[in-house]
Amino acid sequence: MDTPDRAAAASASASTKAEDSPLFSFIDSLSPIEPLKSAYSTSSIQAYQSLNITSISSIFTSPHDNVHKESKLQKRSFAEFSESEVCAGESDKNKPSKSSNAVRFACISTLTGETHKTASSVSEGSVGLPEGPSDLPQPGQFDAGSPDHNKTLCHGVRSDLKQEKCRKLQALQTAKNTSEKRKCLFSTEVKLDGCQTEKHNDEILTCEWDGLICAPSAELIAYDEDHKGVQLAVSNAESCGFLLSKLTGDGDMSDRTHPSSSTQTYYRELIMEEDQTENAELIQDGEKNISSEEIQDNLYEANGCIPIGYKVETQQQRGMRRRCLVFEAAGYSNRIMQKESAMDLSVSTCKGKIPVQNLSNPGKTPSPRVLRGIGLHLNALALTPKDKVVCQDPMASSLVSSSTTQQEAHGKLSAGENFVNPGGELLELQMDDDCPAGVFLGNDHNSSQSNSPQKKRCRTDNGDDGEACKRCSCKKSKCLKLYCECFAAGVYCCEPCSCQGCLNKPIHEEIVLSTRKQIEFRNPLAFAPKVIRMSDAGQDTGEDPNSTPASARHKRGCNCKKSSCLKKYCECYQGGVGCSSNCRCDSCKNTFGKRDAAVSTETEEMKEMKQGEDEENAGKEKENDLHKANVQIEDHPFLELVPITPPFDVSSLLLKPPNFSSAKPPRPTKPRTGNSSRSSSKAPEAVRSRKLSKVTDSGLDEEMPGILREDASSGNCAKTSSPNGKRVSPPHNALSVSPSRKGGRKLILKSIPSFPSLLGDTSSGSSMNNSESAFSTTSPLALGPS
DNA sequence: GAGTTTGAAACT
DNA sequence: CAGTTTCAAACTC
Repeated sequence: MDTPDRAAAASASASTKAEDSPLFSFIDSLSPIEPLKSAYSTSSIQAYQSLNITSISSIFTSPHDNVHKESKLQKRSFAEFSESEVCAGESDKNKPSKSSNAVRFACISTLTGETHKTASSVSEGSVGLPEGPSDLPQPGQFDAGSPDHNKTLCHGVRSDLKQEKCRKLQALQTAKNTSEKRKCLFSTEVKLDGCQTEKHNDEILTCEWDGLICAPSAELIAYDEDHKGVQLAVSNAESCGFLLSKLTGDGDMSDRTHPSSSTQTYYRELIMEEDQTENAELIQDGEKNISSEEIQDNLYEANGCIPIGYKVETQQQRGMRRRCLVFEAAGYSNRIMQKESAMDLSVSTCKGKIPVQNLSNPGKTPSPRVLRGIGLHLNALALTPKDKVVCQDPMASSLVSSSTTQQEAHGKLSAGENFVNPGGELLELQMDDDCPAGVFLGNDHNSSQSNSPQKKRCRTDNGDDGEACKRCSCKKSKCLKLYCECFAAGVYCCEPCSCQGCLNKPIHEEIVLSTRKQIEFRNPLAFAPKVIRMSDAGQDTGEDPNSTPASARHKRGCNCKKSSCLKKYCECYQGGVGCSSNCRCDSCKNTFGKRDAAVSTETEEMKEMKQGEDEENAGKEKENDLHKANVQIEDHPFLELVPITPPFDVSSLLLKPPNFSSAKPPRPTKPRTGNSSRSSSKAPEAVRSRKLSKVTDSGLDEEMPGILREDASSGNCAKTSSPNGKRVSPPHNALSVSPSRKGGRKLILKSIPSFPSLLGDTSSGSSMNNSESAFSTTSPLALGPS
C-alpha cells in the first residue's frame, strides 16, 4: 500500500526534481534501481538533491584545492563517514539527519574521491584527464549534470554512478530512518551497495552501466591495492552499506577481486565495531524487522524490476547468502553428519544450495564445529524430516542457548553471511521455502516422541515427512515470543505454520535475533532446553561441554495443577522427564518420575545434601572438565532419570533416538524411572530425585549457567574461537546427525537458539575462511547483546 | 473445526 | 517477587 503511494509521490517529486536537475533525470533513466526508488523515492530524491547541491558546492568552492582537499577528504571522509555512517545507520535509528548527513557526506566524499581517483589513478576512465583538469571538469560535469556529459566523461559517469549509489544509500537510509529499521535497511542497503560494489568487482555487468561502472570498479580495485583504495572501498562499501561484511562473506565475490578482500578486511574491522552498536540497537528495535521486511521486499521487487539480471542476481544472492549462512552451516553440518552419521541426510531442499557452498568453499571442510555451531533447535530437528535435516542439523547444535550463543551466532551470522554468499542459492531456498524450519530435519527419532509438542506435531502431521510438519499457529505473538514453538525452538516458521503476522522468518532475521536477545536478556535460560535428556553427554561433552544443555526450564520445574503432570501441559511430562524438586506441581503423577510430597519431604534434606553434592560435583566437574562433568552428570542421571531410555552407550543412544521417543508412549509402563523406583520406596525416589535434581539442577544449572556465563563472558571468543562452535555443536550433534550422537536420548530442547547459532556456526565453521573467521569473530553483525 | 482448558510466558 | 494478564498449545467435543 505504502509503496504505491510512495512510488507515486516519488515519481511526482522525481519528475519535478528531474526538471530541476537534468542529471537526476539522467540518473533516473540510467538507474536500474528505480524499483527501489519507488520505495524510497521521496527520501532518495531529497537526499539526492541535497547531495547534488553539496557536492556541487564543495566542488566549486575550491577546484584546485579540491584535489588535495578531496584526497584528504576522501580519506577522512571515508573514515569518518564509515564511522559516522555506521554509527548513524546502525546505531542511530532516530538520527535521520545524522545518517542523512553522513550519507551526504559520504556521497560527496565518494564523489570527490571517485573523481579524484578517476583523474589520478583511474586514468583508465575514459577521461584519463590529468589531475588538474579532472578536478575542474568534474565539478563542471556534475553541475551540468548532463547525462551525456557524464556518459562521455568517465568522471561524469562515476559521479552518476556514485550519485546513484549515494542516492540509493540515502534513500535506504532515509527509509531506514523513516521506518526506524535501520538495520534492516542497513542490511538491505548493504545488499544493494554490495551488489553494486560486487558488480564493480565482478566486472560490472552487462548493462548500460557496464561502461559507466567499469571505471569506478577499476578505481575501487586500484585503490584497494593502495591504502587509499582500501579506504575508498570501505567508504563505498559503507556508504553503500555493509557490502563489505557481506562481501567478505562472499567468498566467490571476494575471491574475484582481491582488492575487495583487502577492503573487506578493513571493512570487517569497521563493521565489527559497528555491529556491536548495531546489535545493541537491534535488540531494542523490535520493529525494524518489519521495515527490513518491507525493504527486502522492495529490494526484491526492485530486483525484479531491474532489467539487469546480474544485479538482481547479486542482490538476491546476497540476500540468499545471508540466509544461506544458516543453511550453509546446516549444509555443512549435514554433510558432516552424513559422513559421520550412519543416517544419510539428504540436503533435500538445501541440496542445491549446499553444493554451491561447497563449491564456494571447496577447500574448506566444514568443521564439526561449524555444524555444532549451527545449533538448530533440536526440537526443530526432531520435527523436521530427516531429509531436510541437513540444513538444520547444524542448527540443532544450537543447543547453546544462552545469549552468548546468540551473540556468537549473531556474529557468526554476520560473518557467515559474508561467507555465505557463495551459498546464495541456499538463501533462495530459504527465501522461497522460508522454512528453515522445514530445513530442520529433525530427526524425528529423537525428539519426536519424547519431546516437544512440536516434534509430535510434526510427526503426527508429517510422520517423518518433516516438511509437512505443522508448527505454530501464533496469531498475536508474531512468532517472536516463547509462546511460539518455532521461535522457542530457534527455528524459523515455515509453510506448515499457520501463524499470522509471523516475523519469525529469515527475512526478519534481525528482528528475530534482537527479540531473542531481549528474551534472553530477560531470562538467560529462556531458550535453554526445557528438559534435557541428555544422552549425548558423552559425545556432547566431548564436543561441547558448554552446550550440554541443562534444562533450565525443567530446572524451574513445572507448575501444573490440574494436569497432574500427566499431560502435555506439563513440560516435564512433555519432555519425558520426571518432575523434580524444583517443580511446584500439585498432585504430581508424572509417569516419568514424580516428585512426591513424601519424597520431596524426605528429599528436602536429601536435596540439601544433593545440592551440596551437586554444587560440589558441578564445581568439581567444571573445575575438572566441563565436558567430563557434563558427561558424568548427563550420563548417569539421565539414564536413570529417563526411565525409558535404556542405558546405552553414547553411540548406541545416538543411534537410537527412537528409544526416547518410544519411551514416551510406554513411558508410564517402561519408565523404570517413575514407577518402580518411586513406588518401591521413598529412598529410591529420593535418590532418583537427587539424581534428577543433580542432573537438572547441578548439572544443568551449573552447566547451563556456566555455559552461558562463559559464552557471555567470552561471547566473542566463542565466536572467534572454535570452542564455541564446539559448544554448540555437541548437543546439536547428538541430536541431529551424528550417528554416534543420534543416540536415543536426545535433548528435548524446546528452545534452542537456532538462528544465531546457525548463522554463527555456519559462518565460523563452514564457510568462514580464516580471514573470515577472524572477521566473523568480531563480526559486526553479531548483535552484541551487551 | 470450534470451543474449552491449561499452564507457561509476559506483563505489571 | 508475586499477582495478573496474555498467549498458544493441548485437549475436548
